[in-house]
Amino acid sequence: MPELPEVETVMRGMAPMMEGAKITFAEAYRADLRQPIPADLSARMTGNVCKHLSRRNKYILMHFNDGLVAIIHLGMSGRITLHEKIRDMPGSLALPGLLKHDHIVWETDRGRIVFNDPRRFGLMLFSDEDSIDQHPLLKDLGPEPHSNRFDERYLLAALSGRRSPIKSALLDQKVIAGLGNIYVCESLWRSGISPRRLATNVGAARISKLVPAIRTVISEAIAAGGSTLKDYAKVDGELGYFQHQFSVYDQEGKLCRRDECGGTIQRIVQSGRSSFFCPTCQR
DNA sequence: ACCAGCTCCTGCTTGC
DNA sequence: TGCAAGCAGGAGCTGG
Repeated sequence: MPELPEVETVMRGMAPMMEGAKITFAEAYRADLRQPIPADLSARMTGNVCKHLSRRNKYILMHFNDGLVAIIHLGMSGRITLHEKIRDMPGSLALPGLLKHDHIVWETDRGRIVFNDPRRFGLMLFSDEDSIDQHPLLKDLGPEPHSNRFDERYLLAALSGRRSPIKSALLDQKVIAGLGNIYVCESLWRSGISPRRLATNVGAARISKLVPAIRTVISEAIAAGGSTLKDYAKVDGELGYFQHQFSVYDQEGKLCRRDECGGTIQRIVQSGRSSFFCPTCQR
């Protein structure tokens, strides 16, 4: 599923239940996802108190009182759902059993959190608060779209010399963190840049449109609760609805929405991934 | 040092 | 209706 807006939505949805909650039960029901699930998951998490949650790139970070940090990535199909404990129900939680592809379960005094991932491209690892920035998965990431580090000067420098199409460059999490196929397509449409243009040839004038376009797309998608195509849902099962605001993604054959453009949205394949764009107004 | 392509996995959609 | 091929939001690895 998930690009930055979806992961941010999931993290925000988890926070009210998780922050300040004591883990009373933690169990993995398979040995690995993309990477092995820590064998000491239950030992290190049970009894631990979650201080707060944060997000870096497409990773959700669970910070615990004792300095433990759990890193969660949802891959393509990962989904986290919350199941609130029913009040006045003594003893164990009154909740249904596990569903297919429920891989990790946490329980707190407030309810149950379940990580479900059919395609198993997700991951869950442990790190430490002291060295979290140096974790191999995090240390080389580019800036967050809304951070001060991400501006026109930075992006121009990051793209200069890159001979790959701008589409591919923006998918590189070392250039900018958090974008995936959907929001790259949308950002390029908003800034009038062809996905086929070589990154190094985007130039300052187009960069000055691209940077705010990326910020706006991401903000609007977060405000809409992310985009639901197939797998993605918020932690309460509700769907995101940014997919109704797509200008180009999955809009092949439709009329370009830009005023007075008149072009037709095309789909091409770039490095094995679909790119959607308007050949008339994206140059 | 790039960069395009392949790969992991399941399941939904499409086309014959 | 049934079946197989194609495709999917990610990203690490390989080999050119």
